[in-house]
Amino acid sequence: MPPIHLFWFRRDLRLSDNAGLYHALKSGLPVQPVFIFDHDILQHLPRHDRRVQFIHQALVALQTELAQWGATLDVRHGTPRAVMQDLCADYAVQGVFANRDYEPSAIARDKDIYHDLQAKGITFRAFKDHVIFEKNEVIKADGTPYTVFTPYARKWRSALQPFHLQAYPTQSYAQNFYQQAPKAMPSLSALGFEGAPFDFPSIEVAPDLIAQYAAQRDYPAKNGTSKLGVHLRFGTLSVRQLAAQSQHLSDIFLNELIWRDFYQMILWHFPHVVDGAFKPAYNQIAWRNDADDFARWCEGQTGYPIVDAGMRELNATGFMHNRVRMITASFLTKHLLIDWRWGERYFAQRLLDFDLAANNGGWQWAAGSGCDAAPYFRIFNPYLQTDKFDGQAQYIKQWVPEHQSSAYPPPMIEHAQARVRCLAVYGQALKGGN
DNA sequence: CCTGGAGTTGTCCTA
DNA sequence: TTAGGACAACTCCAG
Repeated sequence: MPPIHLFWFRRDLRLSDNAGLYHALKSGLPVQPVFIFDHDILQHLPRHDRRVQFIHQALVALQTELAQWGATLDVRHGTPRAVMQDLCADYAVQGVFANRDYEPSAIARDKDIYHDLQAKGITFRAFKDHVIFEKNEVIKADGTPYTVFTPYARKWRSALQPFHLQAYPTQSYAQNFYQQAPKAMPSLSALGFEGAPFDFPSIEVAPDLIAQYAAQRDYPAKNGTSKLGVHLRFGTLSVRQLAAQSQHLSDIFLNELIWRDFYQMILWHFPHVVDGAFKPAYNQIAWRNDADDFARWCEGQTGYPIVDAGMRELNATGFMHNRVRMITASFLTKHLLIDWRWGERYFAQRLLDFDLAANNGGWQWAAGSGCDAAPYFRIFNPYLQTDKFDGQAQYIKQWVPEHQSSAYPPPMIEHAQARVRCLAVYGQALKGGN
């Protein structure tokens, strides 16, 4: 068994322009790529989870690509620490390469792995790949992290150099993969999942869409957004490549990628946002947390067509248009006075493109509790939002065709009344300042 | 240290 | 009909 390096795929499921993989292939030793289906995560997911299906599909594609180089992906199922021990027994592992993951649970996992490997004299090296700027790369002059987006984005743009977006020429070193016969990959059902054929969002995005993004993105009936979230989430698409592609086409589109870096950076510096408000005063809000109200919101039966359309789109497709994400989130937190964490959890279960940092940031923005969030008195009026962004009710008709019939429920709470109630409850919690 | 301008995506009321 | 200010101040950030 020759000495090798492992490359551990996580949320970077591509061969091209992959930072950690590039460094592994240049390391001088043959590189064996591996993937671990994390038992601790999988066991909490429903049998039909489309994200597992997406990952599985991406791995099959990787397997096919690797076969062209006489290599194979070694896919395992178990807890990462145990699997890593197995891998070290099965191969003469000298080092492990990966790309960094900034979620607290992933940081803890990697720390354990690092120590396990170190005890065996094996190195563990992780690289920046998931974002353009990480950790402390974009900070204020005094060395502290930004908590307001606009000045962060200004600094981000001024710091950006061409090399930040340059692709890692991974494929030029593909001959350095460890050569071995193809290994069988566990099927979806062997992993405890099932998946009907499903059209995942395309990885191809038309330059025209990006150029038109600012003008089109707010109208949920239009195909004005890229739907690339899932590809960025699992790394089937390189964020560097997308940023390079879009930077001269649309400032607004690039801004969305900067938001992505921003929330990753916030999560890294302020991990308390996972469980609580970024602004502590917002932990004092007396949420009503009515379980029946919550169920109606989840099912898309609130009697507000735009809200129900969004929830039904989410339930049916694993996607919800961004404008509608804001409307449904505002409705849950402010009209129904349900804890943003409930909504965050529901989105986390349903969204194909779910990403902890972005989902948490978005929900805290909507609830008003986050950094640089919507002021609490800014309460979306679902009817006005409909007039502005779905004036012909095209989106509503698609998802709530019965919205004008007697089969459709009346609004579960009147807007003006909910608004007054929200202002009172928030005002009570925030009285006396932050 | 002080100062002034600004802050993702809104809504409502009044004149 | 429509434009403009109130909503609540507070904190962030750069010069």
